[in-house]
Amino acid sequence: MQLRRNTHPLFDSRLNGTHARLWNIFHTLLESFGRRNWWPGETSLEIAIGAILTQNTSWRNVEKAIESIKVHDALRVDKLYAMDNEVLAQIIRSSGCYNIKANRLKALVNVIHNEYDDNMFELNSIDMWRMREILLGIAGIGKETADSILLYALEKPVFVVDAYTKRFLINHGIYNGDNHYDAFQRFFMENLPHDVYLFNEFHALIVYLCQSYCKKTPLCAGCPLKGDLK
DNA sequence: CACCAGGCAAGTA
DNA sequence: TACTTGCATGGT
Repeated sequence: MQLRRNTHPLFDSRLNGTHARLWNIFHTLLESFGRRNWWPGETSLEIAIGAILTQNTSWRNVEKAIESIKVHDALRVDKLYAMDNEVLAQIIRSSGCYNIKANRLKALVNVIHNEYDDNMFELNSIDMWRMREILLGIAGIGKETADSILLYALEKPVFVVDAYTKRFLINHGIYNGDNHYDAFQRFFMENLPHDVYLFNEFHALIVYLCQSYCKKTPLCAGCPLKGDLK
């Protein structure tokens, strides 16, 4: 779908200023950086695995681990289910914290195998907030990982919050509410249309912005948002 | 050499 | 409730 600036049917100029401000920031980022094409990964299972492996870990190290899983022909629920945790840990070694992450991958795979017929995308048919509770019930899946799986693997319209998102909002003086995950998430979801593409692209653009410009100082040289900020 | 990276869970006060 | 710590590789 297209999200044109101020002419899209989901944009409602009668809504509050925060809505318009976020909408304009999104378009400034999109026009500055272009589409990010998230999430890299060919299947919902690969995306979910990446979401767990990238916990506190650079994506470059995760790519190596996923490639290693592919080399072992193990990017399948049945193969992972049958694999010993110690073997899996060595395969994903490059992603760091590999013993913990092997257990976390197995915890996810066990649920898919035992309750969803080895079919990861089967979870797409479940109600979003109920699915979120199921994911949060799996050991090693917290809010950010659960929401990343919901949005990028299962194509559900939930906003993903991470350390970049908080830094972005606070550094630019956009948000001054509670410093809790759910509060940041509500800030986006109460002020934007619930759209999978919009939430996908917006989160990816925030990550790109922070990795490129918004590191330590509030307004870094080259930040494309200066014109949209107070 | 230190510090960080697309977190989470368990422990402490 | 609000911090702190372990997990651990690989890049800067």
